[in-house]
Amino acid sequence: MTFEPLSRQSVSDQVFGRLRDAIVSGRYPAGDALPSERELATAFGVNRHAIREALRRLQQLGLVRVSQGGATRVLDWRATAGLDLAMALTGARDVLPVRTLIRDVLEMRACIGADAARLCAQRATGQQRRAVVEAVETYASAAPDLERMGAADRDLWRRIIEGSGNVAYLLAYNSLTAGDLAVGSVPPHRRTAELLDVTAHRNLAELIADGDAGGAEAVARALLAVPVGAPGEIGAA
Amino acid sequence: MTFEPLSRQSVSDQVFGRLRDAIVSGRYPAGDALPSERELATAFGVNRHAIREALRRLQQLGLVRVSQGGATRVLDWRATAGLDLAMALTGARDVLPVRTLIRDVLEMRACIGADAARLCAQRATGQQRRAVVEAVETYASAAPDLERMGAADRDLWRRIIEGSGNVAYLLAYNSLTAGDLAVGSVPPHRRTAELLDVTAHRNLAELIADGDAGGAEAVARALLAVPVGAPGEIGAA
DNA sequence: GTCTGACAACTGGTCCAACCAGTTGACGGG
DNA sequence: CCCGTCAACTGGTTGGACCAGTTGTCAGAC
Repeated sequence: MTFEPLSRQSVSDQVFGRLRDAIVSGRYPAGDALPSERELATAFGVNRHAIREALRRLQQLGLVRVSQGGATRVLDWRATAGLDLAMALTGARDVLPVRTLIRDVLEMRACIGADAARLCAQRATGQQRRAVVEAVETYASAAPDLERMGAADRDLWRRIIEGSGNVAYLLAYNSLTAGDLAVGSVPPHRRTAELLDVTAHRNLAELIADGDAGGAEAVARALLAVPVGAPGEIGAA
Repeated sequence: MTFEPLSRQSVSDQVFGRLRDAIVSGRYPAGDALPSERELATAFGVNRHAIREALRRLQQLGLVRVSQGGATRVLDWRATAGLDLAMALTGARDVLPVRTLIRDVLEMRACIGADAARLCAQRATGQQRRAVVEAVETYASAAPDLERMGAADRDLWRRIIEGSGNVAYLLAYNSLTAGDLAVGSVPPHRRTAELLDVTAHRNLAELIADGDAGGAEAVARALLAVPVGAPGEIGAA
């Protein structure tokens, strides 16, 4: 029997989570003023400093604008928040179906993955190409253990993106794979077909190693294509 | 004579900026322990709470991991930071050429823009299509004022992305357009050619309005293509 | 009456000082 | 040599005080 390390949320973490969900779900409409720090402190039953730390993080995410003297106002996250918010967007079930969100993330992954494969074939160093080939072997040898294959697959794509030399793609990939979304709540049948296609993965690695940009892009695009109308539903979680 | 509102950085803002730049530029190597909050407080000559607020934001960005009892450790931002960091990456001039970074951002914009145009033509509502057509007219009528055209262009692309119905694209677009990068420090000659192509923009809007996904994607891809080997250099800023 | 300035009552920003809680490593007894 | 204890760190939380900027009110000057 193994235990996972239980998460100890600090007070300000909890405040942050609650306010974040309240904002993205629209319970605090954009433009409205948040209660004052002192009010929030008494409302949550915590010290004002904890509230402040939470508000700083919300500001960092682009959810609120705080201004000395004036009130802290809620921003329209669709206009001001960055991609890092994506991994926290599951808290907006009411206003944004999780299923659509997963489709969006998969679409973006496909878009970036294909272009990264192209660029990787085009301008990766010899060492980076070897790393890709190596990763695809690790991936293939993990079959048929789905969990290990998934981990190896993530590692493979990370190497491809590193080979593309595009830092923006790398950071976006981090945003997409972090959090609950891509990792936890993607229904298996939206991923397993792709995950099990060892031949295509090997093919992709070979094209990258050979420097065939067009071919690598085409294979990657086909591999990552988002199935239309998949009946995937998110579980009770 | 008009004055811009002068920026008043709070103490914790400054601490945040300094530590962020120190980390992304590698002065605090990944894996190393940051000085304790109390040490940082005396070093910066500020109160510990200011340090804590800055550290919270760094944690939010994925640059450090703080753990009670243990030290606050620097993370490898290439592995843990999200796209929101991109707009702050100009502080890493020494380790990451700004020119490459701009190329990366433009590449990602092209990749997402083309796919968003495709999806917009495919599944935008009638109202969203009209908004795109309307925006392209505003853009065209702004010629030849480059500044106004730029603003109208950003608005046009925002509408296209909204029409695509992909929230991830929308957030990524926010990440890319926020901050100093895409707006301020892109050398004009890497953008003006695209910006002045009124015909192509009109064409794009028309294809979207007609629901021609393939055509819209092709036009968008051509329009946003990143010129290879452009001799653009960043100014002294 | 209208404008203007002072002022009071907010807002967030900063600081101090203390204590709680968890981690780490050294040190001494087994 | 091993292992538990404990002191000396680390971050987490609290209370209270005061500074700084914003906002709206309200009396006085025009």
